[in-house]
Amino acid sequence: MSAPPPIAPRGPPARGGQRAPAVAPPATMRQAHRGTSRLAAAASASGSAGPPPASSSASLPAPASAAAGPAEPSAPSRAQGGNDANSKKRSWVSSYYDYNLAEMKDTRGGFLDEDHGGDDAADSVRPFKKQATASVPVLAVPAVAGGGPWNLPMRGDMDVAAHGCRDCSTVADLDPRYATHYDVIFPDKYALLTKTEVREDYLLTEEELRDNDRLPVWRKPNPKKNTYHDMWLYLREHVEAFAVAKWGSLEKIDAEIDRREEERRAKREVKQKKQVAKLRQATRTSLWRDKIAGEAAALSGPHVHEWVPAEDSDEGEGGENAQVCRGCGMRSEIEEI
Amino acid sequence: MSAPPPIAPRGPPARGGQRAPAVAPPATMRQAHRGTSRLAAAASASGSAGPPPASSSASLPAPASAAAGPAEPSAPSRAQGGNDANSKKRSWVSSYYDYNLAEMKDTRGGFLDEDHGGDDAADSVRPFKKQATASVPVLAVPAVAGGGPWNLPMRGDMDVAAHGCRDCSTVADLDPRYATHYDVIFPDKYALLTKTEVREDYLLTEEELRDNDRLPVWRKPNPKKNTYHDMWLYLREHVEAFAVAKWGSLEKIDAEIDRREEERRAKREVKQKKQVAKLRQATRTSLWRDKIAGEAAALSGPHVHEWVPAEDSDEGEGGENAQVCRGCGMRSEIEEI
DNA sequence: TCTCTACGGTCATCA
DNA sequence: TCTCTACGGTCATCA
Repeated sequence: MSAPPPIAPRGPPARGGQRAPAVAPPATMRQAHRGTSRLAAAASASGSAGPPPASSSASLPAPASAAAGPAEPSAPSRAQGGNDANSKKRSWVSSYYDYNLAEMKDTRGGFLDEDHGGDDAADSVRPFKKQATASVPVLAVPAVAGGGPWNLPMRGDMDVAAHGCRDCSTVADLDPRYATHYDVIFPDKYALLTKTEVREDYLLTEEELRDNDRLPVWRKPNPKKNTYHDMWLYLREHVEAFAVAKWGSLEKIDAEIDRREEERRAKREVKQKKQVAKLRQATRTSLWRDKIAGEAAALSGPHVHEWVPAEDSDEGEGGENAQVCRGCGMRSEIEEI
Repeated sequence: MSAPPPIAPRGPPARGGQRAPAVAPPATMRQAHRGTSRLAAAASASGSAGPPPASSSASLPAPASAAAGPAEPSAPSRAQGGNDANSKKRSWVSSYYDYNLAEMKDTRGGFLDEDHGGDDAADSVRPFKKQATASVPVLAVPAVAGGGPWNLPMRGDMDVAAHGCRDCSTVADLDPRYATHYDVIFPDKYALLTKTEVREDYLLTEEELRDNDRLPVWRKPNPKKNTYHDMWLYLREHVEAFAVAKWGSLEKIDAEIDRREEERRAKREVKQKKQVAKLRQATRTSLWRDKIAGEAAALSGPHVHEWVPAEDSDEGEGGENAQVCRGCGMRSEIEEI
């Protein structure tokens, strides 16, 4: 829809940015989730433009031309107390390993329709044993005559040579749980992420995710129900390179995620407080409190709830499912059986 | 894009809705702005569905089949103290009277391109003197052979007979300032509203405004600059009928506008408070305040600024452009030459 | 092991 | 006397 955004200039590192000296608390799940691929490290070292202007999706990455060294084992660089409750949602569980690069093709943003009619072998999760036992197992790409669209997802420095995998020696940054499922070596950077995950964990926009020249996509039948919209899968390495170029670093993304979460929380709180205040007000002005509550307190001591439907309860069909005590504001949710 | 929404059933008046008995404060500008056309009165009396569900643009109006009596002179029905500062923005000034129904045509949502190349007579504001002196002045519609698309904007009960105007006797609800500009009778319900006005004053959505089978539109060259996007003009009577069917009544729209404004205001306040608190905090924790400020105050009385780069300053290229005094928080912006 | 659309608010931008 | 697009957040809905 829009013209491809300009390539971000690859300037020298901005200022001698020693921040907090990494007091090394345990890495958050989120950080661990993303892994520490060498590409990300290279990209984040190659110059941060500072937090991008909020209303501009301008400076998008060319695939980082990483003259990559070996990946660091697992040095957490984030000296920030992670809120674990929040981070747990973005755990390893959400990564997809069910893919086969040989099948990957550029869908041209979906204009080339895929056939997911009969090919049900691609739909189910299966271990990579078959490929793994080959000599250049998981990442081998069959040499396609003429280099058709099948090669597109793997181009530039992401390119995987047709006769081998450049990462065969890189075994460090693996999903630790991976080996429990498959007996194959599989760097996390090749994990697949759903569109929803990429939006939430890397803060990429719909528009960016639609640009499948930059961010190749693999569309698969929706695992929830095959009549649903296709699932869109992205390669973590692509996503990470893009996101780091957009946001500066993974840490900055984390910070932004935290900021938004906090904003959400504050908004909820304000709303709730307002509601309680309103309730109190209604209670205070009603005769009920002066009379009944007074008597009840005098007679029986402990507070007696008086339940009324919560304001946000959907009173449509199926009956109310939340109630609030007029006196103390306590909330009670009733599950439907 | 979307299928036309279902027609709202025209039920009996809901409940005996005597609200506040119209203590008759001065009508707000907003209310006055919209006028009190008989169509609006008929529609608002014909049954309110309550406040519409926020996420549904479902129950849209068929043009009200008004068996209209003479319009009320100017009885304000809203017993609510209007906030004038807010309402002033939606004043008579924003109404367009520069139109000629004979020229109006259905653009089919813009797919039929209009020629606004040479026809510059239609672009400029001009009095209706010419038409006004005719026997059936402003609202006369020339009989088009075959009834081409030119008739479409005026259909159903909005239809204006080719040989006369049903409102010629209705002179009550006029823009009071109208007579100062034109010596012609012109009911306010035929005023034209820009798309932006309709969105803001009647809370219709882009999607609704795009459905030009329901809401005929007259596109004109943009008066700000003719290379800009066309201005979209709607007939107030259409808009009002639609909006009343959507929201229940004009009063409810006003209430919703007020609610949103208040929400906006509260948000601004919270944000500002937070910012001030942050600034205070930064000041309090720094040693500077205790030492230097104390000395300075003791020595020289007046405050001495200590400039530091503002946090929101874009520190990327071009150098900082904003500074803030650590002591008093005063901000200074430096223009690049 | 999901995705889409609509809504509302807020901008900057350009048309 | 203006309009558009993009963004972010939040839903319900359906696919």
